[in-house]
Amino acid sequence: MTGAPAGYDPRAFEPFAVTADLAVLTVRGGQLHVLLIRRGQDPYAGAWALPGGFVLPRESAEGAARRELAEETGLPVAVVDALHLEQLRTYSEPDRDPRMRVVSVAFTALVPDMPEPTAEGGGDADRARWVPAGEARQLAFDHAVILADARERVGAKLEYTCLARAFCPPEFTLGELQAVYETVWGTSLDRPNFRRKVLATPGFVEAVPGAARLTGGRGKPAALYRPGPATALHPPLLRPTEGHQR
Amino acid sequence: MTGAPAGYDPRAFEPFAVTADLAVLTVRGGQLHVLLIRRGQDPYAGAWALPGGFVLPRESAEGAARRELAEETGLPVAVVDALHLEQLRTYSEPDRDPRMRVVSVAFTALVPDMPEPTAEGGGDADRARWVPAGEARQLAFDHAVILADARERVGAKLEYTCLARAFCPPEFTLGELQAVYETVWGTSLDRPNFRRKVLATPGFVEAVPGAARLTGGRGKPAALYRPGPATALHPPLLRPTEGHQR
DNA sequence: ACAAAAGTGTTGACCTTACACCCATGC
DNA sequence: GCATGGGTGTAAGGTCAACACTTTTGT
Repeated sequence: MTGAPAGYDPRAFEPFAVTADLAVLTVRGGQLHVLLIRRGQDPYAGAWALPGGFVLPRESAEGAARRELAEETGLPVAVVDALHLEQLRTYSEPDRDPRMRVVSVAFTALVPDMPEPTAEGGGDADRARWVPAGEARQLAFDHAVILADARERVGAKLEYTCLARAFCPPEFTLGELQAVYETVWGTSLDRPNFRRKVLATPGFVEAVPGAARLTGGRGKPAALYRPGPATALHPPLLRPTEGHQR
Repeated sequence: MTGAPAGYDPRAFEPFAVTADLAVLTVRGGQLHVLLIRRGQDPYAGAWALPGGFVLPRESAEGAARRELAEETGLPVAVVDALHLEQLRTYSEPDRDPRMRVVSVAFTALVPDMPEPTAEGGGDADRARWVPAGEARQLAFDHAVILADARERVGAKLEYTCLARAFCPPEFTLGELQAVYETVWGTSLDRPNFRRKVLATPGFVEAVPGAARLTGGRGKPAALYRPGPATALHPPLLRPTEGHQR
């Protein structure tokens, strides 16, 4: 905190703008999807970009992220406030925005599968779309890098945290939870072993007494579970044979 | 990236300042130490703070962190450039700095034990000191929070990355590496098992052929090792009985 | 000889893996 | 009946924690 520029006169030097950008991820039909916005103005007019926007003078970066997410998806503020939001990393390369110096604090948000955000609420919503994460290339600014970082981080965090629950609705089956792991990791897991590992971790999931749901129309109805109080996974649920031999 | 303030006129709105702050950690005599700077001016004049400073207009946050670290410790730029630097998190609460809106991108740097930075190089160095991390309270701004976050992150990363090597000199003994784990985690580990785990992870460490070093004057000389090419630890090296029962 | 630190061996408990098998539902 | 997805059982093999033991140095 030394070397303050020009004696702290707020207007004496070229200012920085600070934005909050979000990689909103969901699992949909066996594919990881990301929420993208079609840009309406230059730079990158017409290109797809991550949702986000400028941090206001009396707002934290996380506050800005939640506000922008609510504005651009039309989701109720109460829903957005309850979302799992996590700071990913800050992107500060001098030329990442051609207009001016913009530092972006990036967040990841994991949400359960939800309807397409078209014309639901806020004014921006009609330009928002869920896109399979693998098909999201050529994004505006450095957003493709942010998205890649988000995918990597989420994949790693599934191993040693209870994060996978954030992709599921309030009540979910173990099959749905397993599908989250398989989709994010791009692998397939042994169902009996997965089930045992999840149930053996105290506080990961709690059974909903008596409840069951048909999944996909066919097959035995599956028991429903709720998120439990645990946040970490000990021992971790490691991906199978991902380069490392065990 | 919507809602651009006032048509992007750089001087039309209250600007943000962006700083890079560092939690520089080292292991010294069985204790985790952090590099602190005595502040010379208000706010918090006379208080201890993490090293850091404003990001310049043509510089990334990481570039600023390295520059500030070199300035404030007097270390050669080549040494600072080679350091393990990792982005921790960005702190953006509106009132974290009483002067103006300051967003801080925090980094952690892990360094091997080195001499006290007094009067060695740059002009700030005489105000810098290594302080045991447990005794660093009452820091300026929200730096106590940043330091706590850094300690937590480093402790977690030791479990599943090769990060511990960053605390060691270029050639080190397995005893020194084990001391890093024990110091950061505040636990003691079984030496035979630790040794086996480290050696069983390909690329974690490489033996330096023929070399050995006396440690502490007494005892059998220990073989020396270099960092290997691996970056991740599969399987992880979990802390013993940290709340979780196995 | 003794203490101290490095390094090796061994054993039983535990966990993971792989796969066989049964259950409930829709068509 | 048969396909589909949920759920249980089990035996082989691997990993890990604990601790006994040997080696090499300084005093």
